Order: sequence, then C-alpha cells, then structure tokens
Amino acid sequence: MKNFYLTTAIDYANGSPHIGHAYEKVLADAIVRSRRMEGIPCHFLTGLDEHGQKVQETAERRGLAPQELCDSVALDFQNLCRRLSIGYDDYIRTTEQRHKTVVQNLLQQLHDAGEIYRAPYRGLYSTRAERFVQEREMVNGRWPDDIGEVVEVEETNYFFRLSRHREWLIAFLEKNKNFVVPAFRQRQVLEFLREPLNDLCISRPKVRLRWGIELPFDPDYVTYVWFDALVNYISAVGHGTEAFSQNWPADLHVIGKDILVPAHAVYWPIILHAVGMELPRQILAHGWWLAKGGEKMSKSLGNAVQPLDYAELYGPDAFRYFVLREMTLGQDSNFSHELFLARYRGDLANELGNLLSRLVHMVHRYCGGRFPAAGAAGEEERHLQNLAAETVRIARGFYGNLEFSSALESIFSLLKAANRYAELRAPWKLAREEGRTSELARALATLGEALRIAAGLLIPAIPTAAETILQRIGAGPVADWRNLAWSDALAGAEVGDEVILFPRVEEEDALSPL
RNA sequence: CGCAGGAUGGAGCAGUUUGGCAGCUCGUCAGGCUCAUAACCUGAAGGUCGCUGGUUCAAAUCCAGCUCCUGCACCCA
Repeated sequence: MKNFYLTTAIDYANGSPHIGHAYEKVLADAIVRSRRMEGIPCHFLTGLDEHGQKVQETAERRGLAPQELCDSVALDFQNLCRRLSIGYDDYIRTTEQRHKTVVQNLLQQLHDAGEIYRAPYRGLYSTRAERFVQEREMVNGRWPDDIGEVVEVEETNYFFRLSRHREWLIAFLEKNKNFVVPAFRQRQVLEFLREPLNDLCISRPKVRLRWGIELPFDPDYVTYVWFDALVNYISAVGHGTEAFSQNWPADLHVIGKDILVPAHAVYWPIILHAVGMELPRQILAHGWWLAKGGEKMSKSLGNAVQPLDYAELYGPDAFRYFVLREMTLGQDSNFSHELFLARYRGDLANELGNLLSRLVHMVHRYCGGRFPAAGAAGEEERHLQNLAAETVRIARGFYGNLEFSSALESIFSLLKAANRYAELRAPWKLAREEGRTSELARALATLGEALRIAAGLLIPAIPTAAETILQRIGAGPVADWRNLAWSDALAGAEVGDEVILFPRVEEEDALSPL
C-alpha cells in the first residue's frame, strides 16, 4: 500500500525559525497523526533549502563556509521540531548528494526533451544587490540605497519552457477543482494564469553565484534555487529507484500562501508534467499569523512571537493546541498573548486539565485508586455515551477535512458535557450517602470513559498531554480511531498519581506581551 | 486602477460552497456546588449579520451596486 505522503515547504537556510515555520510543521504533524489514527500509513517529509545567493552572502559576512552556516541552521530547525513534538520521518537537506543527483537527472531529462533552451537575457543589474532589478522597484524615479547603481547587462542563461504548458495547466486546474485548498486560492492561481507566462530562468552563472547545484550540461552555471528547492519532494523519496512509488505522488504539500503562486501551483506542476511524472494530489496553502490588531509580524517592529518561548513556558502541546484551534483553514489569524492565555486557561487548564484532576482525585479517594465497573446506564449516562459516539464521528470528519479548529471545538464540547455530567451526578455527594455505591461507581466509570474517548481524539493536536491522560486513568493506548467506541475498558484500571496537566500560570510569570 | 481576503452581540471568531428558528470561546451580571488547577455547573443581559436595492414563501448565505479595513517589488510560513 502506498504511503500517505505529506510534505512541508523546506525552510530557507538564510533565517531562523519563527512562528510561521513552527505553525506549518505543527499543522503537517497533526495531519499525519490524524491519518495514522485512521490506519493510513504515512510518510512525513520536511527539510532545509540550503543553496542560493542569500545563504552565500550571509555565510561570507559571518566568515563561514556556506555549508557550515547551513549545518548550524539545520540544527536550529531540527531543534524547533523536537521541541514541538514534530515527528517527521525524513529531513531532506538540499546539499545532500541524494538530492543533487536527482536535480541533475531532472535537468538533464528536461534538457534532452527540449524543454530547456539557452538564450541571452538583457536586464538592469545591480552590483550592490547582486541581482537583476525591475524598473518598478524605483522609488520616486530613483533606485533605493540597497540597489544603488544599476547598469544594463546582457547575460546568457538557460530557460525552462514554462509558457508552452500554460494551456495544459489551466485545463488541469479546471478539471481538478480541489488541487489547491482552500478553493479561493485555486481561483487566484487561475487568475495568475490569465496572463501569458514568461519562461523561467533556471540558471545562474557561477561568476555570480557559486553556492548551488551545477547544471549537468554546462559546468559554468548552477541552477536557480527555486528549481533546486521544489525537487526535494521527489529527491527525498528516491526518485529513480524502486522505492519511489511507495510514496510518490505526494498526497499533500503543506505550504504558506506566499509560495503558492507561482512556485508550487505553476512551476512545480509544469516541471513534473514536462517530464511526464504524476502530479501531487493536493496543495494546502495556509494563512499567516499576524500580531495583535492584524499587524504583520516582524523583527523590526518588535512584535514577532517566539514559538520556542511559548513551547518552553507552556509546553509543546499548549502551542500546538493554540495554533490548531485558533486558525481557520487558509485564513490569516492573530497571535496575541491575551488570546493565547485565554485558550490555555479556559480550554486546556480548566476544561481538560481540571477534569482529569478531579476525576483522578475522586477515584483515589472513593474507590481506592481503581475504576469500578459502570453497571447499568441511566438516562444521563446514555446521553453522554451518545454524545461521545457522535463526537468521534464528527471529529474524525473534521480531521479528515483538515478542519482542526472545528475538530477541537467538537471534542471540547464533549469535555464540557463531561464536566456537566459530573455536576449532575455529583459523585462527591453519593460518596457521603449510604447505599449509593453503585451509583457512585457508575458516575466515575462514565466520566473516565468520556475522558478516555476525548483524549484519544486529541492525540493529533496534543500528543504528549493525551498520552499522559490515558496513562493516568489507566487506559491502554488509543492507536486507531476506527475502533474507538464507548466500552468498559477502564473497569478495574488503576489510576496513576494526581497530576496538573496544564499548570495555572500567574500573571507575573506569564510571557510579557513584548 | 486591478486582483484577492475581511466587515456577524463588549473582545476574538465559526456559519456563506448546498438559502430554512443567528452559533462558539472569552468577558459582564445573578445564582449553585465544594470532587477539582480561585476550578466546575445553572440562568440572564447583550446582535437591524458593513450599507443600499433585488430574487425568494424564506437571505448572514444568492444577484447588483456601494463603503471601509488588509495584502499584492524583493525577502518571509
């Protein structure tokens, strides 16, 4: 059986991890975990894009070899993944030989097929910025300081025949309405394709840029970083080997909205089509995190959220829960400290963490630390059982549809109902009265089972906390949602020590909102 | 200019594809409970769904026009 193959964009090595990188990986990880709960084998790829002008420049400025810089940045990004419980299966780096080989094979294949031609390129070149510039970049008729003096130069380069595949791509997108989600993003792609395409310049002369993959048919050039980067999706899964079809075509590319057009929705499908390969099945373009009040986050404005600070202070699950609960698929969302704390306290600490605390405490105090058997269900129990069954069904549907916010909302409705049920049956009262032990047993067993089901459904979002809950209530692991149903699995189970899952954070200990 | 997104009780958001009693979280007010992380539960107040017009038995949702906010060199999820 082919794996469900999911990728994130590979991060560019000329930068450090920020909330956007963190979000994308959490999203991808949660998708993979939810697929695995449906019994679907998955392959989860992420990685680092290491070539290009910017990396070369930054390395020079710091007096490092480009590879040294990349090695250090790779550690930063891998550390981010580790700290956020991102369970990728493979981490591709574009300087690895397995990648270079595939890039060169693909270039040669395109060249042989007549998809690549050599032509002079005339343009305005800035020595200071070391790139070609456009006239529209002028400000008030003058070039800005970072561009400086500009001269018209002619340079021979290699071009990929994008334009000849435009009609095909339009037809493809019109036939495959769900290629890009959300749907309005696909409409943007079609809008972009209404204009004629320019052929894509895929080379850089080595005199300008050394840090790249050499063209197999001309050693004076390296390939353009976008071409290089996109190929990671096939190089990492062994393009050209037996194993390739185990993963390709990719089932989902998770990317940010900024690199949808033209890179992922135009260049990439056309490159694949030009060599007769299968296209990925779907691209998910997610939105951006904005600072309080909808401002763009940036270091210079000093309003950038540091995901690792949150993961450190509140735990990886709290960060994961917030971003998955708060962002609607494809839209931009705000990340503010107030919003974060509201979710942390209201949902995680009070609704979920406190339910575990009160339940574990009661089982210890009233039942000697072991869940009793539930016995016959009354009306309230049947009501909660039905809601749990319904929640399993609904949440699986939302997960399948990548609607994490709605999935989590439905699971927390179940938790709210469990808290309400506790109030209705009031085991603490039953425990004080004579002859009501069977009612007490029924109440605690019912609460435990509701919590077991909710925890099972929360695994993709908050894997560590969900695992802790299952352990503390003495439940076995939940590995497959297809058989997650109300049961008496907890009867006789020994509960663990009491635990504060999401400790209350006092105002003075909270991260100051910069 | 054009393109895209947004405008829904005090705050933040779902709902719009496929029209059908306006939903969630937080906050506010009143009450309950005491197993629990000052937590949990109940009830209440609070909305002409940006504006105008149209279609319809019925519009937050469809259609037309308009207003305001955001993004659209490069880089950046």
